[in-house]
Amino acid sequence: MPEGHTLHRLARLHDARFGGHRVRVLSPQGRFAASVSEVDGSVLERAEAHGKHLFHCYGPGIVHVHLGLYGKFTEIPLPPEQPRGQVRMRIVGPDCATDLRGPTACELITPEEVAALRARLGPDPLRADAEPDRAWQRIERSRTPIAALLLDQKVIAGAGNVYRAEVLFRHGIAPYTPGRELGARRWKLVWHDLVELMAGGVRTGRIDTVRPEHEPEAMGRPPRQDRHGGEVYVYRRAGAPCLICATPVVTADLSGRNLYWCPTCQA
DNA sequence: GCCTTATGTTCAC
DNA sequence: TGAACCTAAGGCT
Repeated sequence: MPEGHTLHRLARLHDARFGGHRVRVLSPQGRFAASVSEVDGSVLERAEAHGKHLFHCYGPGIVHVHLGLYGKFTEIPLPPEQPRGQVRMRIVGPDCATDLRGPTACELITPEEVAALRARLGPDPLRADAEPDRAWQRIERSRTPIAALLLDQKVIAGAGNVYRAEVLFRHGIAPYTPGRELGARRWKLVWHDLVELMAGGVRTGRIDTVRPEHEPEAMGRPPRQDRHGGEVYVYRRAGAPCLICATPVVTADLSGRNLYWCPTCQA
């Protein structure tokens, strides 16, 4: 389940597995079937990600994938068997294959459409070409809570609910702080922290945000692994004691998404 | 087995 | 603001 690091990891994986190779691109069923098969049999030139969007670039066009909440790529053994269940896209390369299920988007688009889509996205902490000042320009004149701004993909692309909760905790920022009250200095620190945290996510495939000195072992507690695979301070830990001050972590609904924070450390 | 929930986005009202 | 999208895992009975 995908925040930006997942998509960058997939881009890297697909580049390694299929890049430079002629591949079969099949759409066994579903609403995405038609357009994607137009690249069937062409060379996957490269794969790249911007925020939570993944792009497979072929000569005839670009396959744009957004995993949404449920989407998932799974590796399948060769030779591929008949797909079981709803497979939205299958890519078969010379020595490996993958099935895509449950995406929000899987469509063939033009380079111009890619450019238009990317123009609507904020800077991505995982991209070398990111300009964090573009995010700051929006944040510094917004009354919207910083917690909401961090999930707004027009402001910053790729951070999701886990990274939002965790980066705010790591910087002791109260989630309802209006963007305009954050301060440029603090923003810079948050941005650089996201760059490092998310790069770690690309390396490991998990979201780990707990500093070594706060790890359970260092604090004399039994080791712990959270449901999403990594280890975190507050995400989905409502009611549990804060790893630093033991205050129960609280949760609230912020525009339809669950927000978690420590009311003491993030006062 | 059934129910709830989820690391997300878009559209209708 | 709420529903729809549509999948898998976890918790419960």
